Amino acid sequence: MDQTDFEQQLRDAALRVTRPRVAVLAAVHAHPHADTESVIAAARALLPDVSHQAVYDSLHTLTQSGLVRSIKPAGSVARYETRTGDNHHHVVCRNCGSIDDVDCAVGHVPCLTASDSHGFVIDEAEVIYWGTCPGCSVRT
Amino acid sequence: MDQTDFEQQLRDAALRVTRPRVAVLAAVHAHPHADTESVIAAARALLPDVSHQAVYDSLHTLTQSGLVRSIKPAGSVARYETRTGDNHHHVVCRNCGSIDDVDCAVGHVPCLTASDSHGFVIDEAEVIYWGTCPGCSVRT
DNA sequence: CGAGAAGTCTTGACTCATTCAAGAAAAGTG
DNA sequence: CACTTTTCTTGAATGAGTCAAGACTTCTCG
Repeated sequence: MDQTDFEQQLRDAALRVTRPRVAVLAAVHAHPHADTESVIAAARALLPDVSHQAVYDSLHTLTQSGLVRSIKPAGSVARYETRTGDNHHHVVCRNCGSIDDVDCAVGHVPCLTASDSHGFVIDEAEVIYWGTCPGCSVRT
Repeated sequence: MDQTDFEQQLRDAALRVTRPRVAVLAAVHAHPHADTESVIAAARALLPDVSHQAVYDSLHTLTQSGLVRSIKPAGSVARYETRTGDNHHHVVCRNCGSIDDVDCAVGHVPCLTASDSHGFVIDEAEVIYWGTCPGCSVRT
């Protein structure tokens, strides 16, 4: 995954290839589950003068195009990742807030079937597991 | 469910019985999935001079005691409900933000088993189904 | 290759849900 | 009923995220 790949991803998504977008995409790819502030910092490592606004815009655009996915566990700010489209979920530590990926428990695309959807047309199931991470468990 | 019941619930949870708490509990019970502002409004219908701060405090306390549960779908403010402890989940309309309850799809307490928890000790699985509500589907 | 249109970025101000803090008031205890 | 502790009121502060206007790129097409 180098810069050329990210540019290609943008083109494939019919998005304009701009420096901020490439930097944001690379930043999110390099720091999965990072919050916006971290993404801004990481993006600035590649492109020192990006404005936070450009990063917010890019994140929104990339999210809409499905190149990045955003998650917002309660009590946390928005976080982003580039692993999309594979129906994986997250474990969040109640203590330190760290996040890890988990593949879906019950086979594939499982939770997508609610027992009674009240007439809602469901297109995605988002699962967040709450618990305590290994590090925090030890220091209890 | 009248005022006495709410007071009893507070006592059972070893919480002090105060007017604001009773009002908040009643308000949340009467308006499931209401956001904080609505809860404040509903609580003031019962107790005109509650401060918003008291409502926030009460909601936190009640949440910690398990009498109410808070949910925060991405893009929405905090919402509260009194239906707790039965492992049910939510459908959220991407368009209008309305929320409905759904019982868990795969049997009972299903999603609690992540395939690989990375050493996390999981105590709760929170599922949010995203889709379009009946009303918004029609007006497409 | 160069100009034009459309889409993006920069800058800077602003919103608003939620939190913080200090003193006043009420709840439970004996 | 007085005491201790918890909770509430008031009012200000925080901060992630948004809005807006103008300057600047990117892509397209001649």
